[in-house]
Amino acid sequence: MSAIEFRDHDHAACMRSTMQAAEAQCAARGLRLTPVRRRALEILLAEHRALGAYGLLAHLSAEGLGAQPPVAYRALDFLVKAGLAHKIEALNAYVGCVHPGEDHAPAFLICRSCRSVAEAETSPTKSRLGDAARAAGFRIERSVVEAEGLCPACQETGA
Amino acid sequence: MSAIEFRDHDHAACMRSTMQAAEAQCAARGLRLTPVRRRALEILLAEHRALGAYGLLAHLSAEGLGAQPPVAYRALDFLVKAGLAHKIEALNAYVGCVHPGEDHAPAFLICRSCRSVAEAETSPTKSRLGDAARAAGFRIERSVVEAEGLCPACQETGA
DNA sequence: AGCATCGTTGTTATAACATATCAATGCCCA
DNA sequence: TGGGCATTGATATGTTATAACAACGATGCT
Repeated sequence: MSAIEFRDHDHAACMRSTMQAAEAQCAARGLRLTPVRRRALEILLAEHRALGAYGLLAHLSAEGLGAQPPVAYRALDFLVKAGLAHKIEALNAYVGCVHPGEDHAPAFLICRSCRSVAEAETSPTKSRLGDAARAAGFRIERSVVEAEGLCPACQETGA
Repeated sequence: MSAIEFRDHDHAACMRSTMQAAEAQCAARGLRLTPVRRRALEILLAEHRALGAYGLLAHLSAEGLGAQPPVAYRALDFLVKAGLAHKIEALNAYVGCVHPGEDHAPAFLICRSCRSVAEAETSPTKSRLGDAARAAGFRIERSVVEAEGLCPACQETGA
């Protein structure tokens, strides 16, 4: 629960529309959003913050959807590859993507206290890192941009 | 071995000068660069690419400097906190810092093939992510900026 | 319908990364 | 010379992730 994109919003509506977008994506691209994968995405979106693979697994297994690590990791691999979820490298954890479909190079603001995550866009090629890469002849394939700190809510509560 | 900052350079001289800088840093700040810590830093610098904690441990234990994981993790903690090494979150691995002393917000170019790492500077507050953070009222404490791809050498060899 | 194919799921086992805890040592300084 | 504190040694365990293979199931072809 807690702050999504660090502001209040209609959680249920947000989840519904994101799930619809995810289904549309999968349909359009011939990907199979199977029950486990679908439920995994719902769990991530409902949580709306970084959740570890084993945390996800706990939810899934409580619902009889598989009890072993590979179940969770496979679902996460699928979702990440499909652009429906992202891995937060700094936490070894995962978040559902709130605007799937866009071809992203996402950047994240991660609250170290409540683990809520906000997603922004980057353009790796335009940054100073992009300049450095060009100068060095380095070809960027994937970028990880994550900022850790305190979200507004946790700043207030002095966490 | 292999590409440092993706170009040839005098490895031995580079290591020597970096070690001197590290010692100066520690002396100036009252930090103790003990044998294990010193050797750990030398190993990271000699490697000049991302090395896992257990990879470092293998080197250390081969030299009789401790055989258990905490040895490596403690040395790494010290080096990272002192700004003498950095953790590459995308690889769960570590690199020696080639220009210690500067108060950094480092960014990395990481070759997925040879794991060599080049270090650049960022200014988190100036990026688009910084804009997003300000807009959201988020307070950034630490940033992780990593780009994975292929270094010039590995592009040539078709890796 | 029969059946080949391929992606997905179930399951076991293990690899890789990381930390908690407590005892022992050694350094600094009053 | 002894108290305090950082460091090291050692055992155990926790957490994250993947390899490998068998079984299932949907799809498409004839």
